[in-house]
Amino acid sequence: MRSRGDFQRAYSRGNRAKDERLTVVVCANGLEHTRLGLSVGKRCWKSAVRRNRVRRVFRDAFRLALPELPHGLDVVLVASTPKLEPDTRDVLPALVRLVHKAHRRYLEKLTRVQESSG
RNA sequence: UGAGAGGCCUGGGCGGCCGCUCCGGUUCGCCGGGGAGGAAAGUCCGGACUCCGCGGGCCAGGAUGGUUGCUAACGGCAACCGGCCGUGAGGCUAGGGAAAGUGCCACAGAGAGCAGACCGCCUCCGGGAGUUCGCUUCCGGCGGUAAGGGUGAAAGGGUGCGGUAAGAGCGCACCGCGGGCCUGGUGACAGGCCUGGCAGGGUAAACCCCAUCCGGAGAAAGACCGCAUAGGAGGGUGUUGGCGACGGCCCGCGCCGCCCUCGGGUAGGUCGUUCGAGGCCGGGCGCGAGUCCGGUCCCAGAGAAAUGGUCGCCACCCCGUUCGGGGUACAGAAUCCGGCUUACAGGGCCUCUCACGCA
RNA sequence: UACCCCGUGGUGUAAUUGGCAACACAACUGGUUUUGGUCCAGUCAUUCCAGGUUCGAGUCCUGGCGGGGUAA
Repeated sequence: MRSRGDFQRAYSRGNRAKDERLTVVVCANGLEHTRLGLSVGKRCWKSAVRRNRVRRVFRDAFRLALPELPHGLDVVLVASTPKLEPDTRDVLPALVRLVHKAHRRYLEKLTRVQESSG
């Protein structure tokens, strides 16, 4: 994801799931494929090297998890805790679990909206 | 051998699997190549580049401050000079002007800026006591004195000798200081000779004076393309006006409506964007910072922002000492260069000094 | 990316031209009180750090560190 609007749509309409390491925001994007957004602020690490490390681990976990994820979603990964030192083997299963959890909530919300409107 | 001084470099390596980005090729399957730093950092200076500004003057404001050089430029660097520190190698140094003017120097102290007499020392005068009648001592007074004590960060040259009632640049020698001349040096300055006879302390990172420099904004600069909407409505003001953004003022010049409110639009793309005051090698010149010539190389270019994840072996360090386990600095390009400053595990190299020992 | 501002006890603020770092609250100690409160007395500072100028620096200068803010 590379535009400001994509992120704002995910944050306003999407659903979240989090554990002690990362927060996942999920929202349908209307495309064939699933896209990744990363949000690692200075709140997490002041050092740019440490922030890059967190981003790269998240990015690679997303790459490895992509076959197990639903299609047509925007997935934003946010570093939950300050001073996070992530490991791919921990992040990968957590990422899959949280994405499915948030996606399930998202689908439930959509059906509720359709029932109330219809 | 020990203790130091100065400077420079490096800052993990190899491989497997899965990925990212850019360039080139492509039979569209892929293939080949490049891909973080010495500080990319802090944003403290200086430039390049881009746009804005109409020309000049005056006054502000800011910066720098030994000299000579280097440089595109600098508040940087080099060499040299002076001062202070160190046994030394070396280190530090905003280091112009205090007889252009103004301000300040608390407390202490007698006196702190047209200097000054608290204690002390000394002549003289008056009085008391002692006396071996030479004088000694005490008290008071008019004075002299900056040698000694004391205050202070600082007390109007320093040391010694002479001199004197006691003293004093009062005189002399040396040192310091001021002035003049000569020599050397591009210069800062250094050395020498003569002379004065010692005076107007400190502070300019207090105001200030002098010399030199400085137009403003910054890649979110700016250029082009595309798309969409609008090409407006209302009010106020009227040439003795307004605008020409960006410290103020003045003169000249140019333009003609200008200002306020409402309404409308804008978070797309391409370029700028990486070939440059560029790197490496060799040579010439220069003590050096550097510079010139020749050859050679192309060495990140993203844009919610790539340069990664994981595994194995080796190197180094620590725990342990049989197996094994853990760790490997500071730190991540964003228009680009030249510096400065700050951070940095470990490793390597060169030159020099002092002390001790041996030959 | 460019630029601006601020750092003083635990907290919030003062400090004249450079001359003994002050005040309030909090905390602690002691006293008063049967106890607590009130009140009284006392304690609590590397002025963010390192250099420099000066006789003397919270104040002036230089460099750093930390915090906050502004600009599409």
